[in-house]
Amino acid sequence: MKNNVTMQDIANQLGVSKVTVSKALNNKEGVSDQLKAKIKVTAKDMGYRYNALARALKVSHSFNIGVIIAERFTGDHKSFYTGFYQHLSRVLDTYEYSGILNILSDQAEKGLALPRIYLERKVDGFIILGQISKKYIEVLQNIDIPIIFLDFYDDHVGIDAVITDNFYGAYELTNYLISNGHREIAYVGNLHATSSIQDRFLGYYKSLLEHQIPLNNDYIINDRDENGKFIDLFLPAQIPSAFVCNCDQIAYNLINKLKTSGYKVPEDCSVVGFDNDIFATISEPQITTVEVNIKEMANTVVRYMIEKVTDGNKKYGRVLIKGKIIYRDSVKTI
Amino acid sequence: MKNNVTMQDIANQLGVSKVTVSKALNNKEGVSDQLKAKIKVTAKDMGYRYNALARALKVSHSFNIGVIIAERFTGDHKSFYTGFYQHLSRVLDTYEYSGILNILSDQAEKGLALPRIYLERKVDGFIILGQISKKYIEVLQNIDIPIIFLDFYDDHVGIDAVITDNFYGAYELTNYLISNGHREIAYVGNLHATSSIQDRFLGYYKSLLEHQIPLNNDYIINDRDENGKFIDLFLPAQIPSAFVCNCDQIAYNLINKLKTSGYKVPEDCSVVGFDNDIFATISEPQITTVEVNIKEMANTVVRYMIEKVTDGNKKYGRVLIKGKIIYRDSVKTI
DNA sequence: CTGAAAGCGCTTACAG
DNA sequence: CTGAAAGCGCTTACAG
Repeated sequence: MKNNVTMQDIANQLGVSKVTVSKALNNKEGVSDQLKAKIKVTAKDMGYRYNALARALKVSHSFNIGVIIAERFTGDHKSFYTGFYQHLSRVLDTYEYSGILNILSDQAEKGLALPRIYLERKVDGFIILGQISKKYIEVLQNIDIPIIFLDFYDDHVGIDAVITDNFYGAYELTNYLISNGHREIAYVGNLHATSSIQDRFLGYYKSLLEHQIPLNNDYIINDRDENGKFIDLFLPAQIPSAFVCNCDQIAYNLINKLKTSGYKVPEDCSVVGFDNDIFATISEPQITTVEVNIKEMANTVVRYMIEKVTDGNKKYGRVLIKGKIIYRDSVKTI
Repeated sequence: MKNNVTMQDIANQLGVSKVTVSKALNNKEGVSDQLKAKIKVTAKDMGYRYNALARALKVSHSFNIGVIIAERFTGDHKSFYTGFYQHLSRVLDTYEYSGILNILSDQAEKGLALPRIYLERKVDGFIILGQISKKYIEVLQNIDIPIIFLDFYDDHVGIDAVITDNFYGAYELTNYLISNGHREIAYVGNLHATSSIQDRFLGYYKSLLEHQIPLNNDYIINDRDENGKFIDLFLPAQIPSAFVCNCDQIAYNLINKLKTSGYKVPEDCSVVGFDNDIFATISEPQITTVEVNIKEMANTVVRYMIEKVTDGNKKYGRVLIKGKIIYRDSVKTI
């Protein structure tokens, strides 16, 4: 059942002009309430569907936002970002925008190829979800639609970014351990792998500083190689009473390692994670961790993006969204 | 740096008509190779970006496909479908289409509200990823763009569907157990919960029939209530030598249950799952399972959708995509 | 409060 | 091989 009712058809039906129909359907002023109501009823009766494409062409706005995720974050078992995307999609919808997901292939990232949806003017802006290469960022700086980084940031550019407050989250979590009597506290993570891991480390370190606990180099435990591949965890000769892990998956791995090495968690040592992902709940014991506030991040980044689409000069800088500690069973008071 | 170069601008620059520019840029015939090349170079030099919106309006095709996922499948730890979506997005891109994700809220599903992207003609078709209510399906049957079901099907309607061959996968897996000497084999799953669980059960049953093994009602173990919520598994008085589970998560739960009940896996009983999701690999031992061929399903459904957009009369019916057994450590030969 | 005119940037016949 | 004309379905000034 093909249906190509246009505003003109409604106008003909009612003996008015399509301008009036347009105004009525868009709730603009300049049409009497009575006529407006009549037009809306007729539109419904005739099975009219608004043509967003025509408006888009006229106002040169697609009402679509592209979301770029690097391919390497999208493996079947690494769905954090694809899960994140669903929130973006939903929030965009409340603004009457649509999201278009663009998986950036390794090849396109290396070859600095711009997304087709940009080259075809299908989107009004880009949200970059997760770290991409510096070179690619430089290319993106020169496009003529707004971009915002989500869940990462980059030093040498003035691009707006919405990120988790990794620093504060790890700081709070470490404070919590200390308030539970811990003073021998290790940090697990490769300090040079990502800005998240680094910032979480610094939050941990700030807490130590505030409590006059010296930083012990033996208590900084590497968890991955340069490519981000997890390595076997190396336990220090003297086991600390608590471990701050840079993410739940590593906390999960660490707990298993501790168990097979004869330690009980949390009786012998406490462990905390970060992210509140599935690894925090499948672990035995379940892990005390920081929940990233994905919803708030999605709300914020979309709101900013729409503002920037409307006014290209808006600037937000680095915006931090606080997480929330989820207390579970992996910490013991001593 | 605003940039609004149009075909007309290129035409003016070169002293030709925009029709010729359009033909050249779209690689249509009717332009000499020489002129075509010159036009392409000029377009690039001038920083021209094609305006897909203008074409869309002209040809009344948005070159977007909507993907509908019911909200209940999109919790933060239930990301199978959002992970699936990324494949759809990628395949659509190879056809120069874009995907627009539509999370169908419980409210919209109950209220039978059509997606905004449909009412605004922003999409040329819908892929429905995962079961939605019968009522909503009935509403969708009356819209004037093609729809295809993905990963589920529905009896009373003639809508095309691309689904995993659940029946055959469970059949093969059960055959594998029997070839390893098992004859006391249980099935774990609520037979009335979803068509997937039911079809997997029937595949299991067919294997038993072929091998003249009687179906034992004590060996059909319920795993969830009417709302799909997992319940505590009830082990039969006499423990079978093998369990066919309707999904990896249940296999994972079962293995833990067996362990705490004093049974060793696979020494005392073998366990197989379905899906090859994260639960198959975090389990100890890792679980032999069937991997759903997401890529092939994505390729197929997108190919069909594009065909249907072009020719509304195309029909495909129920198309089964075979999975693949992943052999791991949860089965013992006896 | 209502509407005639122009135009967004393409593509599609059709004519030469 | 090249191009003039018409039109996709809206919205935006502007005039009455």
